Amino acid sequence: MTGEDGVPDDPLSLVKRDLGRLLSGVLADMGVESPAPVLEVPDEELGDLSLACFPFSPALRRSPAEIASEVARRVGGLLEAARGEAGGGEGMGPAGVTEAGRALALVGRVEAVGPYVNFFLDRAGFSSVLLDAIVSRGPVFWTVRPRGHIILEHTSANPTDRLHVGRARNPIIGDTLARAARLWGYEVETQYYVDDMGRQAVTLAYGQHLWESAGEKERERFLGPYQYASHLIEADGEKKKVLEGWMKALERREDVTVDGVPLHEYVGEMCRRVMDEKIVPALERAGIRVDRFVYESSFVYDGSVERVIESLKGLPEARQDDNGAWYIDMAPYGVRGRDTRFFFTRCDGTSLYATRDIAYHLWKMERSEEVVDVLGEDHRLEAKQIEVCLGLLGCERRPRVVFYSFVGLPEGRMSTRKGRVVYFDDLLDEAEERAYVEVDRRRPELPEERKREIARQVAVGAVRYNIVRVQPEKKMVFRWEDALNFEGESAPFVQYSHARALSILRKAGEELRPENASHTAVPGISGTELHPSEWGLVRRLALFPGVLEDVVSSMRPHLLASYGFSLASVFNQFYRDCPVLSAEGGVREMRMALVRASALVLETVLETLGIPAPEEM
RNA sequence: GGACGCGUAGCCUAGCUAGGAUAUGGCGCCAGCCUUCUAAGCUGGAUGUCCGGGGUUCGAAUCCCCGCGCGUCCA
Repeated sequence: MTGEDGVPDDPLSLVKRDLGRLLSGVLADMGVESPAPVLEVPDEELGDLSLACFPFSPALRRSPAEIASEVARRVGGLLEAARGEAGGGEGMGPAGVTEAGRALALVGRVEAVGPYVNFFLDRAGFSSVLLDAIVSRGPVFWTVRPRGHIILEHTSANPTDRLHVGRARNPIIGDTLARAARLWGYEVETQYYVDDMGRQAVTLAYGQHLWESAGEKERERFLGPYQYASHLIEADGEKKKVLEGWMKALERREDVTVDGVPLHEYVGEMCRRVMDEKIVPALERAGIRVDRFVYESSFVYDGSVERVIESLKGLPEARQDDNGAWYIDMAPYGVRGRDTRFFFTRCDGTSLYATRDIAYHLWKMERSEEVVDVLGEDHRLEAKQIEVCLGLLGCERRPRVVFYSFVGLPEGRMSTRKGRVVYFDDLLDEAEERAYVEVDRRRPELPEERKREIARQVAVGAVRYNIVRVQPEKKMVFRWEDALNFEGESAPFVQYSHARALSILRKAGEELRPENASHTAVPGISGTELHPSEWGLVRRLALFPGVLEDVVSSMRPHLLASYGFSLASVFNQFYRDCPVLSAEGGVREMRMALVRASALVLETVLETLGIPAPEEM
């Protein structure tokens, strides 16, 4: 059940909610109506939740330290009362905490330290409630509520050739966000916008046309039709004119045929072929499935681009250049530069890329409650232009845009033309080979097929993790040694912890699949039995819902990567300090629950990052 | 020229939207830990003008202003 204020009902959120209300009351009694108290999660040795009292100092005209001690004193008394009502917090299941105020029984101790009020959870009581929630409800140990429909566009790379590592950042960010949003309750449709009308698409098609009649020697010199055409156009003015002719014909929808096929069909077919043969397979290898491919030309052929142009022309802001091209001056909307005009038609009246993108965005807006775009930083201006135009056209909503910076190579920007490029599928190949060497070294006894499978899982994980772990807007320099790092802050580190957890469950004779597991109640835990490493792990597990919410609401996928790493890290410490199988009685049961809960959450985090979670490695 | 983004130890990076307790981790480096659930692991150590300078504040990596560097864009 989700709280009436929309707060998820996982144990930590409930404690925060109830403690927050209690604090508001206490502060009101002391004479503070605002600001509202903000509870933070501090460093572990300081406490489990804390309140900084600086903000209340001006209203009360007392020092923060004085306020902190008074708050601590008052709250301490109230908590004692709450504990009494809850019967000492023993034997309370998740349902018990859901009732308003009951979660307060899980707060064990309050302490003022200088200007801070630090709260310590009742470790045994909280652990028991949390583990019971995870083991009985699964890794999604809060009530998911439907949050609406999102169309999330990602990748949308020009269909000219294989994806290179620079562009690969896009699908990895986009797919992770899509998975996270789904877990948080959104219905998500991912879309890839295929530019089959632009210069690159026409160049590709023209290249294919020439390729058919090219000699053996010619073909050997070039990577493919696109590179072949690019080269010829640069060298041969006549060919360049032909290409320009094709582009005009395509935009004006003229009745032209190539090799007996209408031009737009020919170009579309070439794009589709590149998508099917080069781009989709690479995405699939990395665990990325796109729900829908939307072809740019469809908005031209269904007339919606024309309608956008007519609407824009009708705006009081629309102007016409001497040559006949239409534009809107973006200067009033904060655009600065050499030329602040946004042209939405050429001089011959045909549309431009951004014009068609406006039609696409209107289409997306009609079909969803939220639109998210993952775009390269080169699209910043265009995104701004689209946003302004959507507003002028009376559309109230705006796309949520996640920009990412390019991935460079140590020797400079990636450039297909200069041959300075690393392809995404080559990276996956290389990662797989390296991973195989590692698997073979550690687990020589495994069957060949199994070793290959684990190597594939490790490789995909390592590549995805390495890219998603960095904040999208930061530029990255691609280095093989980082991309293929299997130690420290990396996917294999997290996968390894997960495999260790499963290994314990396996040896204990438990079913690995959570749906088959016996849901034995988590035994009551007495305070003295909790090892600091056990508590560290419980505390980290409890943070998961908050992290997921943060990832989705702020569209920052890297937070999930660092959470996964931190969870794996505390699990490894627990693994070192607390033997599970050799423990006895209630301690063993509690540790088994902790292992199971960790395995479930680690698996879920990995899955949300699109990283496979092998059962052994 | 202008706008936007980024700048945190030798390298990479968290924290910045909502300013607070000794700035988070990783790689690399140094010293240790496998008769006990997988050492892709764990423990300890060394390493910082948080790009520079002003300002606001009791308090600034975080907010504001001015610079510098890198990146991206301006039919």
